[in-house]
Amino acid sequence: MLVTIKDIAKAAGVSHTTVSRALRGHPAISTETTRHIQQLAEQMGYVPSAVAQSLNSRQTFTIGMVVTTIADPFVPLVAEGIEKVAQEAGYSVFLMTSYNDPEREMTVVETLQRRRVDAIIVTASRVGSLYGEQLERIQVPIVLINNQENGEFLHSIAVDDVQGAKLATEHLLALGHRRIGYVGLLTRPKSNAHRLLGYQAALQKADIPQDPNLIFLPPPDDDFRCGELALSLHLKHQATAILCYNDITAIGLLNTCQQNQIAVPQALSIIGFDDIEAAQYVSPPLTTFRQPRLQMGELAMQMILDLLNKKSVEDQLLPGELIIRGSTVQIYPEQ
Amino acid sequence: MLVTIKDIAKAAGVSHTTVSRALRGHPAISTETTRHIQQLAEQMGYVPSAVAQSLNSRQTFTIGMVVTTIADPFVPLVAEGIEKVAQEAGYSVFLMTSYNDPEREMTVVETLQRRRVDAIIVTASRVGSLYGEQLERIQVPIVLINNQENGEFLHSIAVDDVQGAKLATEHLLALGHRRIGYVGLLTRPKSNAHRLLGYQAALQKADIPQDPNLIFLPPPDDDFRCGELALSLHLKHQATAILCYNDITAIGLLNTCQQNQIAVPQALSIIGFDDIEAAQYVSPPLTTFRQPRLQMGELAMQMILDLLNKKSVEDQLLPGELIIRGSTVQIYPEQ
DNA sequence: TTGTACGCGTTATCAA
DNA sequence: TTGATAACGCGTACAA
Repeated sequence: MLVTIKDIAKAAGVSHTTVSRALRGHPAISTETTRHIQQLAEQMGYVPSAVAQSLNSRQTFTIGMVVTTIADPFVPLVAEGIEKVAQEAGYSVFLMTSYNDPEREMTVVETLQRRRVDAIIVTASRVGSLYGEQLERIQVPIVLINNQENGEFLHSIAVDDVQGAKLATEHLLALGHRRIGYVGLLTRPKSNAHRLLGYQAALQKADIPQDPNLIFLPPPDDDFRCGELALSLHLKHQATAILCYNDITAIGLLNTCQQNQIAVPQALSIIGFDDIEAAQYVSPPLTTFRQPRLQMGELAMQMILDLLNKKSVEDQLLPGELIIRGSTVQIYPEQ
Repeated sequence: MLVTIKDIAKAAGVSHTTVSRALRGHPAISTETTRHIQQLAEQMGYVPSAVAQSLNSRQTFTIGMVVTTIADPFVPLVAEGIEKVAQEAGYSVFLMTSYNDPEREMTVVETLQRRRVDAIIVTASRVGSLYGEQLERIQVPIVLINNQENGEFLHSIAVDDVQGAKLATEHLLALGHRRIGYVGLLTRPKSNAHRLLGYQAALQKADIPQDPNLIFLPPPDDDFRCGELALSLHLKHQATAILCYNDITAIGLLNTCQQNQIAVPQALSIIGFDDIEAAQYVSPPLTTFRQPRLQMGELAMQMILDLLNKKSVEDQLLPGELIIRGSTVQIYPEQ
């Protein structure tokens, strides 16, 4: 059996109360007995039970980190940021996977509540209205990453999608492109709308008339396939550059280009979004809008800590950074 | 305040014992009161406290998943497998990051113990002797992924490194290569030794004399840089094919080749290990030895469940699969 | 069929 | 300076 404070009390010939105090350096206990008891605890291999402490204090010092899947290339670095800050603050992180499956989502919410987590961070999920409501019912602070939503307990850390798409589009414009395509993703309606907005804003500012043919919203499929389908923007509608919803889509497009002997970036410039690891490894390396994923995780957890300490917090819209690599280039004059 | 069984008891005019029983469908409680109480619990939004249950039963239904960093491309899919099986079995997963830092490792072990996790899975860590000892002290089942080690509580799921390297080398031999290099990684002494063994076994079987110059163990650095350095095997020692410790190393080598105008695979065949996501996206796509990462996670968690149910388990050495893509090719006759 | 009493390991209150 | 007692929320032996 595991050693408890009672065991130590027996061994020391004092009450378990004294042990509890001594171990936490309570000033009322004499230096001598404190030292003695701490030494004894060490010897006996005592480790306090967080379970008992939690029951007593109604705080578990745990948080729930909900992701659609940890295998999504966007997620791991965010998770690392969360876990790091949590660990330093004495919190532990439950990893919960929802798979964007309503049934699983309900299970997750229920589990979070049973576990009595002190707070929740939701990453890269579409938080539907029902799901969000269920989450709020738990009555603990919730931070949404890249998913603004309103509610008493809901807060958010998000990257500025509009700015990102605008920056990317302006980069293409500066390179002389005029027929710029956009490939969206219907599975992410909110971010998609924002990025589309940024794209359109940049075009408008440059007085480029918008061509609906250059906006492509592939039927829901995996992100990579969506990129493959987007080639039609180039083949059928003469796009000389394409802004993709995310890097996976961009890489999907890139691969299709290679299979079809379309030179990137000479014949077609491609730009992604996110800056996942793979973006730097493909060839040509992908120009993309970087989301500060590690920082987003850190900030989210920091926000949780502030909320738990009753500090006031404000939703954050973070800037990202355009990373220019080899997949975009000055348009060729003859085109 | 949260609803407890006592609240329900008061509302129903029965004892909390009856409530406890009714909620779990205890046969001794009349169908009528059971129904009534369950309905009441539902209405009042009752969710049992896992904390209290854990204290009572000395089981938390949690496991600790220890990784060096979740951002390692090898880890996420393993984690997904673990979490999935855990979730289905009613277990929750603590994500704990050790960063291969001895100090953090101690913190992690201490936290695991305080949290009273029922079991532990350690992924992609070098489990040093001290660390392993500390882990065993917790006295709960431990499954090591890709890291065999001996001990009363230690079990393992691992991929057959020897077979993997052998398969990869044989593939190169079958393509006509005779000067085949190996790039190892000193930060992973055990796997490295095994893969080197497989490589050597294949050469020996083919009666190729071994050239120590073709075995390169770069000074500890990040995996990608190690790959960059490995180019010397080709430039200085005329390797026509190189087997890399892992995909990151292989991709590092691939990139350096591109920068140095060395055509892959025409001038140099490259083969990786792991089959991380990026492997399929680089160009040429990487030939590599696939580790069944999702399955490894699932099996690890399944093994934990078996151990917790006192079933006997056996360490598993899993086969992997050679994935032939574009980075390896028949050697050119003129070479 | 239901209720009483106790214990899980810890902390807090009050008294000595 | 220390100890007895209760409480956190739940499950279980035993009694009714």
